[in-house]
Amino acid sequence: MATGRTHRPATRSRGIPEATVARLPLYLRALTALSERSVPTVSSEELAAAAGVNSAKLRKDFSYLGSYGTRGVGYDVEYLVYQISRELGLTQDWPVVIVGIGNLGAALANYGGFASRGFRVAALIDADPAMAGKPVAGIPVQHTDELEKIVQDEGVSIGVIATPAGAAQQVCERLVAAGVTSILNFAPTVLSVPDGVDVRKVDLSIELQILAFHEQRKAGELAAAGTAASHQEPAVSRRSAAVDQVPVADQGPDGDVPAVMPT
Amino acid sequence: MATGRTHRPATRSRGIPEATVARLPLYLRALTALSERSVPTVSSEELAAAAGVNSAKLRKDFSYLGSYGTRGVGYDVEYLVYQISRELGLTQDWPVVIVGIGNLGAALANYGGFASRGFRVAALIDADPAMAGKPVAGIPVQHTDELEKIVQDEGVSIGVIATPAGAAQQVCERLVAAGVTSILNFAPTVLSVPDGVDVRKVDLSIELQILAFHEQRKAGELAAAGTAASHQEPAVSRRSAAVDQVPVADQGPDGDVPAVMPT
DNA sequence: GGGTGTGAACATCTTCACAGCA
DNA sequence: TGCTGTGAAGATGTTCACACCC
Repeated sequence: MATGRTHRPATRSRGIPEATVARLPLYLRALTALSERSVPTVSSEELAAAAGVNSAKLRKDFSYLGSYGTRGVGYDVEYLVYQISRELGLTQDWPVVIVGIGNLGAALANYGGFASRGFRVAALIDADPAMAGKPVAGIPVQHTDELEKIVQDEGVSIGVIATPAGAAQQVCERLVAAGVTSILNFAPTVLSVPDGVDVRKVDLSIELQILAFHEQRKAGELAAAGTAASHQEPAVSRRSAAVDQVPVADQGPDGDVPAVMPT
Repeated sequence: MATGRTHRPATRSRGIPEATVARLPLYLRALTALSERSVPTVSSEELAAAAGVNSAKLRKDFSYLGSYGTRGVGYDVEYLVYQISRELGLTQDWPVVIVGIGNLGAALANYGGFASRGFRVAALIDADPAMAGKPVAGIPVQHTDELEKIVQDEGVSIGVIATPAGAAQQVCERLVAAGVTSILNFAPTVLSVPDGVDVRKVDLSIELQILAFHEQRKAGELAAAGTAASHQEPAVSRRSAAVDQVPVADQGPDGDVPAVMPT
């Protein structure tokens, strides 16, 4: 089945493009800042600048949510904050568990951006018995043995994996079996999950590699244009170039994740 | 040809699509794993599975690099590793500095994925004098005062910002002024940079928010389709749904970033 | 005038399907 | 026969430009 896109949008509001969804948090952040400064309204131009996108894109994005602006005036900040929050599902409480409390897991546990957006760190889980009971960010670390119980008791549907690559798939399977349906994966591995489970991944080194690609390109612009791109002086003067990459952060094609056996 | 009107995007001379560039690190990771298992050749189908994409996409991606495969056989693993590495610019050494050695900065400093791909942590920098000299991941932390000197002496062109949001823009400006032309930003702020400087960003809470959106959608499928989406039982049975988000990780040009106050 | 909302043009990305080569 | 490489179709995303309303 993998029905794919044979879905029927009961109401047309269900057709928000992925690219738009991915930008909503950006708008929300900018709006929250405006809200804290008690700015009552904002134009698409201003908000777009604050969010780092262009205004046409922003207006188009908002048009998918409905008509929340006022022509000639702009958008009501508070109202928009509410609408976007609701659309993203942030008006409800999302208990999350973080598995793998190394440096990264600890950083995530301490990250303030979660709590302020409806995410509550329900538990920290680590395989190391020595960690058990040790508080991180004020929350005692629990042993992996408790994973299933925690997920079920707390009604956790979102799990964060910050384990080493080797442990990620197994942790993922246990999370899913216990009821988790969304996973944020920091381990450098492709996770295979059943249909209906969302995976997003963040790979720190991938981002750096993309930067390196463009960096190399900038340097290459000065000399070689063909194939010989082997040497480059790091201290090259900065050349102008359009800045506009975008992508990455995908996982899970839509139907067929085979038995991957990664690192 | 070019684009006779507005300014020309970065996708020029060499013409590898951004989406493809963003996947090259994925392929590289999968290939490296195969290489370590001494697998000599691999088909597009197998490699695609290991990288978590579909084979048509992979073949198309590789076609932009050149014809490195053999019909009826597949791709030579070692050769592909080399070609992709070269394309990404990973055959050279990239000294990077990490600014902001909190939990996250420490996690980055310890992250093994860097060194193995040509990235060398040239220095760790923090504004806290108490951190100065303290070793993290075997590297002594240096004070922000040294920033310019370090960047110049080491020929650093890639900087990683892991400071609180409030400090990010200033750090960014100092990095750029000192010669950095690529920045990986973990602070939840839009950085404004001059032309020619690349910024990629990773926002942990954004990824979670995107997951929350889809999570809410799954739950909503069961009952309400209209506006009332306030209550939901977290322990909903998993329903099948198309899993296929994608994007995010852009950072626009546009200057003018208001004084965003972090969380 | 000012600024939203949006159809239509354009650009990019993905998938299909098959020609062509080992 | 098996699998790559790729033109062409299709889907998604972005930008333009202007109607329309405050």
